[in-house]
Amino acid sequence: MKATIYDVSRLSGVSTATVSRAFSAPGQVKEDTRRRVYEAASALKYTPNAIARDMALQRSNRIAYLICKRQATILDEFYAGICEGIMRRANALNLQLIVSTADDWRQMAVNAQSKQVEGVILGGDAAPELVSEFQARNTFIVLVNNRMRGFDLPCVVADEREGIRLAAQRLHAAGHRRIALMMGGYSPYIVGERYAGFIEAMASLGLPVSDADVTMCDRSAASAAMSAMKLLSGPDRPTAVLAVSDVVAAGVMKAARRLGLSVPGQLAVTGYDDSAICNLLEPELTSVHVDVRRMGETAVDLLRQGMDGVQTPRITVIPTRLAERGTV
Amino acid sequence: MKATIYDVSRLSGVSTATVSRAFSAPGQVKEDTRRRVYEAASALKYTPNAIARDMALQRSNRIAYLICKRQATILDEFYAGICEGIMRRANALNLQLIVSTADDWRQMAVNAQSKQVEGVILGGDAAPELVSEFQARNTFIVLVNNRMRGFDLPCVVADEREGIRLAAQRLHAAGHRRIALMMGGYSPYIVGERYAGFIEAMASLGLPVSDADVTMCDRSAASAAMSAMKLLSGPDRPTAVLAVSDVVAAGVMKAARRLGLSVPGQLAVTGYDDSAICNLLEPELTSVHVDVRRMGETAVDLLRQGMDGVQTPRITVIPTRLAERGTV
DNA sequence: CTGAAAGCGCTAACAG
DNA sequence: CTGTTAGCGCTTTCAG
Repeated sequence: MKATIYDVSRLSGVSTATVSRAFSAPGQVKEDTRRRVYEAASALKYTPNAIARDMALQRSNRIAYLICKRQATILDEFYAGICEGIMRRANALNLQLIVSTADDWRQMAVNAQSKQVEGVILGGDAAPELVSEFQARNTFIVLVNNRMRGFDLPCVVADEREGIRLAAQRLHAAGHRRIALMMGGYSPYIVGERYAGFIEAMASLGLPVSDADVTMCDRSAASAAMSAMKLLSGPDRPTAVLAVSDVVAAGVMKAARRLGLSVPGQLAVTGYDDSAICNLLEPELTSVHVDVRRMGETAVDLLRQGMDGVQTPRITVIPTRLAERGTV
Repeated sequence: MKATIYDVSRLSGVSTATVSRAFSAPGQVKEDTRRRVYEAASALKYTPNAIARDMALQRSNRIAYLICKRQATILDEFYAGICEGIMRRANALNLQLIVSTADDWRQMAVNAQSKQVEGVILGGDAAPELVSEFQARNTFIVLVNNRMRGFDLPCVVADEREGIRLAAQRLHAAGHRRIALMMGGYSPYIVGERYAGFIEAMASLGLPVSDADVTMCDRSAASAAMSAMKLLSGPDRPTAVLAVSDVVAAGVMKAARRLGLSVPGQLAVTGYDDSAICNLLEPELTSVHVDVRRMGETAVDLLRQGMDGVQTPRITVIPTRLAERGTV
């Protein structure tokens, strides 16, 4: 059997209270006593039992990260990056982390065990009912990569508009005047921001934006390639396309190849997310970089603070930058 | 305050023992009583406290998934896939999951809290000391994507040799006789298996393998492209390359493009992992598919069984198959 | 089928 | 600075 605080207490000749203090508030114990406690502990290979502690302290130190999207798979590169940041920070802060999707969560929520979470990070397009549910249960909430009107929740988002602006500026600097926007099927928030960013950027560059030049497509490369074929086939085609994800950009590059358009010579393209594929494409893809890891870490920090009753900023914006490669 | 079992007991007029049974062993409680308990519970919005239960039951239900690799980042597409399988299953089985890297783990291991895990899944190239440490602590272990001689541990691996053989056969069927092997810097186990698979496959196809045709490179596309340039520049070059990862394959395709070699016309190439990039390359990459999700799920199942004292198979092999696309 | 009572390992007053 | 003591919420014999 594992050693308990009683064993240590007995062996070191002090009370369990002192043993407890020696571990969780070393400052309150006389140097000498503490040493004796530690010795006894290591002799017994004693390790404090986190469960008992949580029980006594009446807290769970458990948080959840729920990815809110329809897709079957919970981890694509983007959310995996956020997840990584969250995991790291959670580990560092000694928080238990449960990772799941909003859908799976509802399934197992019937099961009591789940409810022990003290805080939850909602990634992506969260349903209002989900939010209300957590609020009703007094669970602290942080939104990542999303904002919701009607709810006063702390959220951490990337500087989408800046990201788009950077890409547009780069394209403009390279001499492009006819820039198309291609958007994949992302969440309303993301699409909204990026679209707005595009309009803003084009305006400030003094460039016109023709409706024909902004197109929506699926988030798959194949779908993007199809749309791009249409967009680029005409005689009077845009000379650059600002794609709203790397996958869409890859689709555009496919289309360009099929049409015999050289990149970046006859067509410039920028991606978004700066994902692993950027280096695999030929030429390599210039893309907007967002520090997803940091978004995750920040979310956990906000959650921690919120759970501790500390006032937190309502919205935290993570800067974006342009990772320049060979497609513009 | 949250309702406890006492509140339910009081409201429903039965003892706490009965309330407890009503939830965890409904069969032992008379229908009628049970209904009363449930009513009281829902009226009070009572949810069993998992922490208290674990405390009473003397178990933590906590497992860990440690990714063992040197890279800074814990989640690449491959390990994220495994991780996803693990998370899903862990959630379903009501297991708390801690995800981290071997390195990070050692850092925080000083910290008591960590040690509560009852089982651990080691992904990739685990250090023997790590294993011994867990063994000493009586923590059940399952290996994923790795096997270790000298330790008798359950492990789940993909059928690497079969995967390689499938690729080689496909290449052979397409008429290729001079097939090169390009390996990235993976773990000893993976490199060993895939290399062995290649040798086996070539032999059974009656094809010679020249030492000059098997090359090692970094796991980056850039490095692979460099090596491929060398390999493909000579007059007497291989007509096909079997790459041991999709990233390496992407590098090969880059090299081919630079050398003006058309794919698959003048050069066929196959990848490994069937990752997201396969569809983004042009032409799309034929690649060996491994069901990483299932590997993760299986690992959790084995762990669960092992923790429950059930005998488990020592090695579980997950089948692989070839996802055919346009590069051969 | 149900109840009483004794823990599970740790912490937090409250005294000394 | 240290010890005593009373829980934290749930499970589980052991009786009834």
